[in-house]
Amino acid sequence: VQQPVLNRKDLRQRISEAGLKATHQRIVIYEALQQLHGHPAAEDVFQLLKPANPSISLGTVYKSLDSFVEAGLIKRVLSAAGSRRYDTNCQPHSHIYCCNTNEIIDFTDPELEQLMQDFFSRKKLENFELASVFVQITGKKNDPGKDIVIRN
Amino acid sequence: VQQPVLNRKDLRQRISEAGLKATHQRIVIYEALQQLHGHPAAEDVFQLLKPANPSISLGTVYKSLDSFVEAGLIKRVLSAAGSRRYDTNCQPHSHIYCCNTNEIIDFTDPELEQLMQDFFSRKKLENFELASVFVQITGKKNDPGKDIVIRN
DNA sequence: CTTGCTGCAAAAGGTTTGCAGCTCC
DNA sequence: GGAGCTGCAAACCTTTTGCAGCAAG
Repeated sequence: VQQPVLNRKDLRQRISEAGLKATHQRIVIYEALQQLHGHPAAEDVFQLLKPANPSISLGTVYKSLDSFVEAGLIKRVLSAAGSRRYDTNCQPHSHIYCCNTNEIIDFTDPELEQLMQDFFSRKKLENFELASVFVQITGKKNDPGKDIVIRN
Repeated sequence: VQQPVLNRKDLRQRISEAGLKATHQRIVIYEALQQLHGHPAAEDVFQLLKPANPSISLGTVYKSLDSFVEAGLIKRVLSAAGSRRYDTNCQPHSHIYCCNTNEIIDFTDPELEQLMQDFFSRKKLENFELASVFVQITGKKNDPGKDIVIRN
């Protein structure tokens, strides 16, 4: 986790500034996104919130996450299995997908981002409006309990 | 399309050599994959085959495609929307997703593949067994009827 | 007060499963 | 003849939808 964890007051403000109503549900949904690692699915968020918010509904979680994505507060990413997962990190970065744990791990490497940017500013795709370029790394952790360590 | 289009006799052999029974259904399913462009979904294959093969079932298409993937004959890829699509091109290459047409277009660029290979042979990920690295390009065709042209 | 959001429940994809019968080898 | 595959239908899982009522601004 490299970005600041926001408290409820800041979350309320952030959601408001994005043009959305800062409802209690949305605040706790965003809070859950910050707490869950490995890029949670809507269901993961729902399961985390249900004990403390018994009346929250899965549909609301889906709708709120959609609203956040549309407002640019979070990003939607796909797991290698095709399910939708959510990412509070809006900085350019790549993802490592672990087939063992089904986790999606952030891989932030300025050198790689630079490499991609250089390549695609040189290579012109005609008849195509480029929206995004990212690198997807797939494999599996040897020890699922431990983190991945990057060495240059 | 950069790889040879196989006729039924060759397909039969290819499927057999992969350790699978060369049934009529599998042969026509593979044939359909070769004919369809933009990386078809199981449903696309089914729709193409149904007129000439009225008794074929969608379940068989799913199972055959899975068998092909497991045997290494084809690859499974995800559309930007998360649905499963199939690719007969097993050479290393990247994909361009068009959000307008939902097509997946092959982007084969030796320079890019080399760049990726160099980068990841240098960058070591400890506690992680790397399976694949690929670049995902997203955007939209300006004229959906025309192809994308790549200029260096 | 009014717009936008929530909860519910039903529906909609897309994919998988179980199994009896059929085909390929 | 036997293992493996097919067709069918039901089940499954994830996501979307419609709508009446509620809460935020």
